[in-house]
Amino acid sequence: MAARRKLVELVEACRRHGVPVTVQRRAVLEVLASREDHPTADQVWDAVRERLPGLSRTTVYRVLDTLVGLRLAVKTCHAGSNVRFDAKTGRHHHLVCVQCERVMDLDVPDLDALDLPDTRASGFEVEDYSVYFRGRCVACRQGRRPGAARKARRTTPRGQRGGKR
Amino acid sequence: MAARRKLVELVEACRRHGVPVTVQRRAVLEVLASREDHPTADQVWDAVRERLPGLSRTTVYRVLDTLVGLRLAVKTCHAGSNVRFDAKTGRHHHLVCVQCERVMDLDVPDLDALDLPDTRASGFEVEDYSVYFRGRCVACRQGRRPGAARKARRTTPRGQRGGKR
DNA sequence: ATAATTGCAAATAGTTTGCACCTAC
DNA sequence: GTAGGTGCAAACTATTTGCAATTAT
Repeated sequence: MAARRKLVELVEACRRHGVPVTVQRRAVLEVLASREDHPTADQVWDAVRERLPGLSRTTVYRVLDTLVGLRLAVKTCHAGSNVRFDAKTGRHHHLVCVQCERVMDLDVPDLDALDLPDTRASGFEVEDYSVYFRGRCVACRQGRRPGAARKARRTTPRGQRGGKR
Repeated sequence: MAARRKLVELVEACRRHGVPVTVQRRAVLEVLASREDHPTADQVWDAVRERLPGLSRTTVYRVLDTLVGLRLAVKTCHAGSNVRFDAKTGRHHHLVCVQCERVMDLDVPDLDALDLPDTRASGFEVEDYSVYFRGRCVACRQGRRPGAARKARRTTPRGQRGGKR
């Protein structure tokens, strides 16, 4: 299967970057190499533990982080939790900074009339689309922003959090 | 400003759908109409409270949910929390079901060589891109899946959660 | 031995739910 | 008076951090 090949690739890439391939990392790589869906960190954890029951969730998060840093995996966009909302319903596209994770709107009329793919076979009904360009924004390229993606700290103390049991 | 116009549109659309425009809903609509970025629910809450200090976070979440249901706003894709990972680094595209939020890979060779937009002015350096098609999958179109987007329930009890203070 | 990696516990962050109350038909 | 909307507290879920123990070089 192609997963085998993919795994070798990933392992070699790690070595090339001087990132030790520990048992834990190898297990995570195996899972990533074998899946076609887009698992969440937790789903990766679930899968990895089938082979390596002791592995901690934290480690999975950290390994995934490292892989993204090495560009061996990407964080895919997905309307899940921590969702962002957009009332701009006209067709438009986006620039996503892989470092600070900022998203900017982008109008490119040339991209507004792409042919819709033929998805009749799968039964999927396409309503709209948007092109996401991944890359690095000015601030990050010039090192004006801290190395890793940080969430903006909130200014207001959280007014209404759940209490203490 | 165009925000004024947008707001009127949103308010009218609510009326048309028989959704009462309460003070709270109006305040949320005002914020959405006036922003070009892609605020999280919490960011909307922060902004709304400047005009309506008493408004609860819960209500903001609910109003946003309603708006998405009416297609007056969309959940945008964004690599934030609850992120998904993909080790498939070759260029490929996606089908995103707006109802169950499932994401499927899609290979469309025709879309693999789009002209990159000229982003020199903004200093953004494009590395790669992916087209996201929004729509509804077979199961959801046939009502085989429950009305609202539900997260998959986890099977394993969470092994290592934070304790009780 | 020295630096990186891991596991645990707890902190932090985002979202949803149950229920009581309130309010506009 | 009844359905829908709202607020609160608490649950649930996702992610990160501090630190001590362990492991790879």
